[in-house]
Amino acid sequence: MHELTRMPHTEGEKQDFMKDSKAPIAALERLATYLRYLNELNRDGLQTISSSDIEKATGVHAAQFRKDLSYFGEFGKPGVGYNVDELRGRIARILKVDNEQPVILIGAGNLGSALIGYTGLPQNNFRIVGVFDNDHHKVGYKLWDNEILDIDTLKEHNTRLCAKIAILTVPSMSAQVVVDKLVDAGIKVILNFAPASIRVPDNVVVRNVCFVQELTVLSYHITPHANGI
Amino acid sequence: MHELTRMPHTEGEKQDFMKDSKAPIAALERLATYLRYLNELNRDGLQTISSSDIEKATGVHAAQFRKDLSYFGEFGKPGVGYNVDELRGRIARILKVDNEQPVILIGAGNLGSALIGYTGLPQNNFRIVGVFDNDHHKVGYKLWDNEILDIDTLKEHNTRLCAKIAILTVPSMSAQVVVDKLVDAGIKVILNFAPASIRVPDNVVVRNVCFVQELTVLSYHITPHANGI
DNA sequence: TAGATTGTTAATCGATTAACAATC
DNA sequence: TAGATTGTTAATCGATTAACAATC
Repeated sequence: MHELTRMPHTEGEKQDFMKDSKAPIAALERLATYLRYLNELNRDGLQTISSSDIEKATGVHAAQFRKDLSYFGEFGKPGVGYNVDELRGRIARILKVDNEQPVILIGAGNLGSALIGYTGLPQNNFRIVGVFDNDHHKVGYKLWDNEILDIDTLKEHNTRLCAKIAILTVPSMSAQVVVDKLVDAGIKVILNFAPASIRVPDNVVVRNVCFVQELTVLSYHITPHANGI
Repeated sequence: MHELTRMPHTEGEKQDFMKDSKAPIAALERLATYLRYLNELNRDGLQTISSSDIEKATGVHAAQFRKDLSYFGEFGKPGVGYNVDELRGRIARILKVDNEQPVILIGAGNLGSALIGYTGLPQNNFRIVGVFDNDHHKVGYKLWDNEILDIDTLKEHNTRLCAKIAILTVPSMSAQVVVDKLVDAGIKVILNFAPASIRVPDNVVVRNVCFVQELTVLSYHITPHANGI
């Protein structure tokens, strides 16, 4: 039962070309942060970068950066630093975003529609290759460029689409039913926007995004009588 | 410079009615989880609940649950458990979601529009009281029930609205400019959907939601040759 | 060579889990 | 009273930071 963002839901998969000794989830999140920064940086044509440059740019401690990389091998030259292009490429490869990843989206509501139209996804090698819904009133219509397909044709379609990643933007009530269908169709990881705990087999990974929870944690941080507008 | 979801960006505020001894952010996230469960539970008219019941329902270790509560006082009766209503009320009060919280949203694009229409917000005491944009083509139009207002009238409007919470759904490029205006208008906490690092004063708290980062971490977890569709 | 910066080991810090006396 | 369950202290675990030998 892999669950909740911060829970230790790592798998034990091995990669021949890397050490991959149980990097913590927090390290992976930071790798994604480094990658985003390196992608921005690329335009400037900078050649090398040091761990303390990374610290300045991202706020992550230089030692932390080097430690995070160390889970996956050696990346830099002592006394010199890291080659920007190489580093970017290798981090992308570790995170498997070096090639385009097919993604399916389930739930063609407001949020689903917004995500389909979000340009940040294709810009980062995530391509939405299929949109599904269980509402027969929606099936057949187009959302942006995607025809909305019947959720019950998911397994069939995915033999062709080969998506391993699913984005789930259905109401909480239907979440578990849909998840079971996703798993059955060969989906390996799920980004869940429904504020519901969903159960999946051990070889499937879930990350939950919950707007209300984010706002609630923020709400806590409002100072008691901060009325000085 | 309070930043990034997992960084220690807690303030040192004190509450007269509670201990408030530096609860970790992770504990606050779990409190929000408990609250969600307790809200669901309420309908069943259950009177008391034990920490091990919580463990069964949420997956959070019973000792962890008790520890999380202990940051804020005593909540249960030894040998008996916790009164559901009381527990719900007190957690809601700690997280300041016991009363309706006014929220403003900046950026009336696809995502902003989806969030405005999301029923989960009002259901959890977050009320969107103002929608702003810097695109003059959008200003004046209505989004759901909200007239889109000019971002430059934000400070003026917020003397009336008194929102402390802002949701930021503008493009990355404009994020920092808008954030400065938010801070100037008295906003204390920001839920940032732009994939950009934003700088705020020490008394303002930011949480970042980044879809691409979530997908990237998931992408990592795809097993190398998991082709068994 | 001298200066810089890596990768890694050790030290520190913080968070989670276990254990148990207190108490309903 | 006996059984159950709390709140808290102590033990464990894991992650972050510091330090430094290796090396470019």
